[in-house]
Amino acid sequence: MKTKTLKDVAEALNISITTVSKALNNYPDISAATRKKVLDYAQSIDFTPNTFATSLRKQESKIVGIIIPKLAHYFFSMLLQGIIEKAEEHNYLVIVLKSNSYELEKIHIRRLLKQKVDGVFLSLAQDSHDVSHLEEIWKSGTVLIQYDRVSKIAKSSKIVINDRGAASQAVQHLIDSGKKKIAHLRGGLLPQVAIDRFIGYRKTLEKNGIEYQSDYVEICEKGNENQGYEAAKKLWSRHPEINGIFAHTDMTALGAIKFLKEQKIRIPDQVGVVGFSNWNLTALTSPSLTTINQPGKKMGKAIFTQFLKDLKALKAKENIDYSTTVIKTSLIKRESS
Amino acid sequence: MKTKTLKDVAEALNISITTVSKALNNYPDISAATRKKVLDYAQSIDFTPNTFATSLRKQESKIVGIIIPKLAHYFFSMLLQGIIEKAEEHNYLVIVLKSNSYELEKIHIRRLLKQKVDGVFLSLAQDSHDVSHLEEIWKSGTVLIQYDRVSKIAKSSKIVINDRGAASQAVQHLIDSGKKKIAHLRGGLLPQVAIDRFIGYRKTLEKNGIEYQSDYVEICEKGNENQGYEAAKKLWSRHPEINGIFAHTDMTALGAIKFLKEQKIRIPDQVGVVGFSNWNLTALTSPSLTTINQPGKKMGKAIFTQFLKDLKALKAKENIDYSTTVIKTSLIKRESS
DNA sequence: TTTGACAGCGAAAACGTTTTCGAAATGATT
DNA sequence: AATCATTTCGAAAACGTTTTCGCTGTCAAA
Repeated sequence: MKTKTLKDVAEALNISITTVSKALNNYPDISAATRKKVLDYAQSIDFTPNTFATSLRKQESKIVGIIIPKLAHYFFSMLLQGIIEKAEEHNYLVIVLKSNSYELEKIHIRRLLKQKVDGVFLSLAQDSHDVSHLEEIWKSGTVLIQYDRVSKIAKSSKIVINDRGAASQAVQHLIDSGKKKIAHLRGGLLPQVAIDRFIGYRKTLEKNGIEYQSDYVEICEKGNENQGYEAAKKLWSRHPEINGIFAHTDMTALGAIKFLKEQKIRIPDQVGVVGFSNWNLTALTSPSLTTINQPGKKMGKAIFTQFLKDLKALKAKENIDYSTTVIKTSLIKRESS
Repeated sequence: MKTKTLKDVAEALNISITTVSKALNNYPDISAATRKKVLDYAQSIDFTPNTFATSLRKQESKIVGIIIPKLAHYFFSMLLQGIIEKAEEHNYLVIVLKSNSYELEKIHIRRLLKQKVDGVFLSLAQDSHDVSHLEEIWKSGTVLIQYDRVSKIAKSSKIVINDRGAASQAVQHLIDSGKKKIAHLRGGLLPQVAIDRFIGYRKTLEKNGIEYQSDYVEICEKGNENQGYEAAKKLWSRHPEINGIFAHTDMTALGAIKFLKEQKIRIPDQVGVVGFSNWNLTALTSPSLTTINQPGKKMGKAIFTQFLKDLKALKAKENIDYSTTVIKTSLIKRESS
């Protein structure tokens, strides 16, 4: 089946290719009569302009690319869904790439720029130490939106949650329920989110007159269940007096809970546990998990909306005033605290 | 920043555009010396051919599109990840669209064909009753791969799991552990997977000399937790003698378990429960869930591999012999049975 | 010396659009 | 009748590749 072209339409109607193109693109110098004729015929033979040709000529693709750290992760899945839904509304397509390393991140960005996507949405990898690779993006006239793990120094709009405030809320909740010896399972040393959650933890302790002890903190860089389990094990060997845990992900929290259950430690009486993210099944674990709800879908939509705004400014050659949008989180109290 | 073109390279080296292009594409009629010169220079100015121009000329995009029913779903996330990883290896990009309705499915396919993707990967929507929209795909010379929820009549390669066998294994396991009165929470009436799982359930009962009772079956079309809860409630009001449940998804299984726990029914002593899919957190629920492991990532990789194969055949104008690949599942025994 | 083979290169067409610019036709104004 | 403005259209260039085909020049064989 040969694909239809402008030429086909033009020949059938005995007019020029130019006129057909103009009619389809609502140029003002085409009479209403011819316009209708063209539109009708184009419709009838199901003509749509070849995207490659259009893109080549217009130098834009109507495609955006997202680089996502994890796919099988409730928060990121929902975020992706938000972006895709919003993109659909505006007739954009979404290319998805996965990366959790600095090196891969660079390669992916190259690939996306080569594909001439109109926008790149990026959450930095754990080990992304510099941001020179981000410069290439706006140098090439592409819109960059950072989300979740952002770099404060890189020039772009950002969509984040208030990690510090959320952590603070989680810890305050533990304190309010009578726990004073609170451990923290934190993320790596580089990511801003891990830093912020840690600061929220520490400040909240101090605000409540509780002395911060570095010995109460374990690093769980990967944020998975196993690391949570091991971290809890280590903590208990040193400090069996701990009666609260604030974990930086739900998975580490569940790992810690697994250890506690094995040790016949009662949750939440002896130890209260709070996670972070609100995975869809955390309501069904036993005990069900108290956690911070991170509204992924909302965040995804915000990312795309911000992209449209920045793209418009870029096209109008205006100065983009990079904004930072903070998405509200909330504490969900369940059985583990 | 102006983008580099073949012309730039040609002028700098005082050779023709043709020669540059040929050198970059390993044509045999270019001397080793010139080839090296071109490659070196192209590398030095970081030249990569414009994708739009290449696509326009070659009529292929090096992009594939996947239409996926759900994103925040462990199995589908892993499947997507498998596809993306494999695609990356072969320098393809992946456009992701979400659809769980017939209408949306049609629109998405149109959109992908317009974008001239080289392949479309599709799992049919719940309510997709006819497959005429699939014909458009291969009419346009695009490779179609069906996965998970496939149509037996539509022409394309298919990647599926052995739903019938897996269901049979699950039910046999319940029977072997002494349960004879086994209910089934099934999916909708249309999807082939739901039909197959149901058949597996029924045949296994009969094979074991247990009479099939239509009254033991409840439809949970959406496959979510809530439907599982409600279905269990209905079943128990009619048949408190039931001592086994085979659910067509993990979520419905967990919903049913929630109801059973509320009724103080002991699991698995009084009632054994088996789910389907192996969500990543089902090992951490209480009781942890016995389920069928559906290897999503493996399936994703198989999808892409099959795509490459069919694409090659299509390009060579060979007859494609559509194949059906069955991915092996396995039963994971945990506390709920 | 002629012929042929072959290696190495380039001109030009093609892919299908969009957009600039000018031409033609019509009607209105002096 | 001459000029001007306006409406409607089309020719042609441009976007950046890939690929066909033919053109040179060289060298070996006859």
